[in-house]
Amino acid sequence: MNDLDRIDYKILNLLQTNSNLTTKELANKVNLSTTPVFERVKRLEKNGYIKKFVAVLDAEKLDKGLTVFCNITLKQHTREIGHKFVKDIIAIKEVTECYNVSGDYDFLLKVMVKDMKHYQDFVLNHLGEIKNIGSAHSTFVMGEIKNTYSVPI
Amino acid sequence: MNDLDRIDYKILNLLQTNSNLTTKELANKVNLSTTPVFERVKRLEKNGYIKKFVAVLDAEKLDKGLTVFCNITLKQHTREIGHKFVKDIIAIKEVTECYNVSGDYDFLLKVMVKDMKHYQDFVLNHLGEIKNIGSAHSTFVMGEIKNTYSVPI
DNA sequence: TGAATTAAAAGAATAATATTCTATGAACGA
DNA sequence: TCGTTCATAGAATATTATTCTTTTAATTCA
Repeated sequence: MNDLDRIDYKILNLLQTNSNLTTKELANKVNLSTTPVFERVKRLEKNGYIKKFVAVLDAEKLDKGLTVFCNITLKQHTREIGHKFVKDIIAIKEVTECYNVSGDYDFLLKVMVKDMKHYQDFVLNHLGEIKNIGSAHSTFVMGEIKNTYSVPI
Repeated sequence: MNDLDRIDYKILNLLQTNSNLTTKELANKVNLSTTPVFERVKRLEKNGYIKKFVAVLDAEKLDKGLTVFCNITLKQHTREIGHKFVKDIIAIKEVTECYNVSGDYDFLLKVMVKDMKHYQDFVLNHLGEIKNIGSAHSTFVMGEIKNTYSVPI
């Protein structure tokens, strides 16, 4: 399954920091010629180690400067209600991440909005519309200390 | 500040989903020729709307399949202790995100590790080494419902 | 309203890079 | 030792990025 060597890991680490590196630049950094590097990257994509390439945007500049972690419990835990909740959540643009979690709550949502007024709107008009939510507890991000956008390898 | 038109937003949305699109492909999707699209992307980078381009890796395949949200309080809240904590946290590879948050805890960490054994190791050998941690409360991710890797625009 | 000015876009030309192809050399097993 | 396999290097080609020039559209101001 995981048949990667040290060079593959180095390539992955470089690309998850900056995917604008050319094959030639990558090749220099791992001390190979362009061909093997090109083939390694293609193989890493094909085998699913690289899921996709994306642009990372500046949330602040795009008026989504407020991040809130929203902990949610469901009233009941039947399969139907769970599925319905998941379906509804996926449809809400402001929810950028959603996890089924252990502990006091059932789901943890990461929500990105412009400001507190918009978060209020999110809670009232989006969460409020979803049935079977038992409770919602919001944790507001005051400062971002670290955000790697990467997998620690 | 934010002087983007509808086409800029469309380009940003396309690129934060797939930055492998060529200028020509982007141009087709927004009904322009390659030149203005090329210039728009460069402008979006230059003005900071696009922070960087990265590869998104598959955590599971890279043996980092366990994600844990770790809530932390500090024993004291002096500036020195806070700075020291931040410095220590940034140095820990497994902590992929860290936020200063409101509520019962001071910091929220997203931690990515292989499995529970490695998380135990993280708590004992990494968190355990950091001074002035008052309490740590772990929330384990059992399932990923949604993960957009993008800003909702 | 209409000419002048500016900004944005199109199209063509060039430069750089990605991608493919062929050949070389090392590692391994018979 | 010989033949086989594999990864790499180097060269050739195809695509794409990037720049330059021209055209169009929009805006401003008389």
